[in-house]
Amino acid sequence: MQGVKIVCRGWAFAFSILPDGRRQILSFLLPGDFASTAAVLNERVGISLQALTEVCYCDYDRGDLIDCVRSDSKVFEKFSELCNTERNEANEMVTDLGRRTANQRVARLILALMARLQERNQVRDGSFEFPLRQQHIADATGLTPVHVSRVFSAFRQAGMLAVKGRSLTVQNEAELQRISSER
Amino acid sequence: MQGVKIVCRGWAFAFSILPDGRRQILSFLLPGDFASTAAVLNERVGISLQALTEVCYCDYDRGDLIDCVRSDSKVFEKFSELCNTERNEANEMVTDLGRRTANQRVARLILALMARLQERNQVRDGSFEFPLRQQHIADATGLTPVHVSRVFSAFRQAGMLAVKGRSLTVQNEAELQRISSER
DNA sequence: CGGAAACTTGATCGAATTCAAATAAGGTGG
DNA sequence: CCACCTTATTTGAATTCGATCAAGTTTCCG
Repeated sequence: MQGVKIVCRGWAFAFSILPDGRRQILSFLLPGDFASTAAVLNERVGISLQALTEVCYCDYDRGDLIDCVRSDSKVFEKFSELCNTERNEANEMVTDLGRRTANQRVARLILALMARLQERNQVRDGSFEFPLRQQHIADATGLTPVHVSRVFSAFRQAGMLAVKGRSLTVQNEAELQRISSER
Repeated sequence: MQGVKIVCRGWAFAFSILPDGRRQILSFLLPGDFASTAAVLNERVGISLQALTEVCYCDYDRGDLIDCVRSDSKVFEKFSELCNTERNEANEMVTDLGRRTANQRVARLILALMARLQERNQVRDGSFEFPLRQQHIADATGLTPVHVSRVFSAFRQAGMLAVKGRSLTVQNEAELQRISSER
């Protein structure tokens, strides 16, 4: 029987795949994330997972986790919080894809990832590990890789961010924020 | 303290609102639906609810529900299933908005609603109550009302569906299915 | 050094938006 | 039941954002 996985180190992502082979990335998994909270509650999930970097994960027995969640109210509370966060992220994603421009989607993705890494103390002077290829960004934002390249070029040229190897530096967070939330 | 609501009769929808006032509909609530399972787990949810028709709902105490979910393993199982369904729907929505055309999004929305109503035995010969304005469809599919009108016109003209008053009839489900899943 | 994958850039195309106006549908008070 | 008013829907024309197509470049590695 399949257990529930929690990422300890490295990046991964969850995605769904379309009949024609294109894919939609549903979420990125950073160290400490459940490989979907849904996996705890239900054995079968209709999505696929893929590693972005070398990943180290822990594998727990689903039954044990459920017992743990049900018996300890502190754990239940924490787990609920986690579900809620995931849910909010999904809602944010729907709103981004439904109602925001390419620039906004890319800006928001970068800021969201930075915020999550910040919580994990993995950002130094606006710089953080960034193992995504532009294809991944395209699949997460519902754009084409070509257009992602153009957006990145524009952001770079405007001095908002810089990419070097597998690391990204946000040079002008305020401006990215502004773009994210302009109407 | 705010309780958890379950729709007994009528339609409602959950949505988020953008700084400029546009909105993104996140889900439709049909009779029997929780007003978001998330509301059970966490008191605060960052989304708004609005009724589409006259709605009748039951209001439960959150603490009671949590106790019930935690103490009874059958209930826990059912609740987990519900969370999972919601989650899958959100994922489907992300995929639709990120990767599918206007025609596909509209076709899929109609089919998804029909399927949910079918489970509730509220479809007769392809016809069912349909209280949505085109604005709602637009807000759910990330389109403009104008474009929704065009898509509907095309579907109607192709004999796939018919709208009369607050009721919709799917006349050619197979064709809608085909459009939904064409590459 | 060579080859493959990733990224960039330009030109063109197309789906959906925007703007604007006309028509239809619904609901209300007389 | 009808005239009137408001809210929805339809339709057309012009525009725009992002996609697609097609070469280049760069980067990364063995």
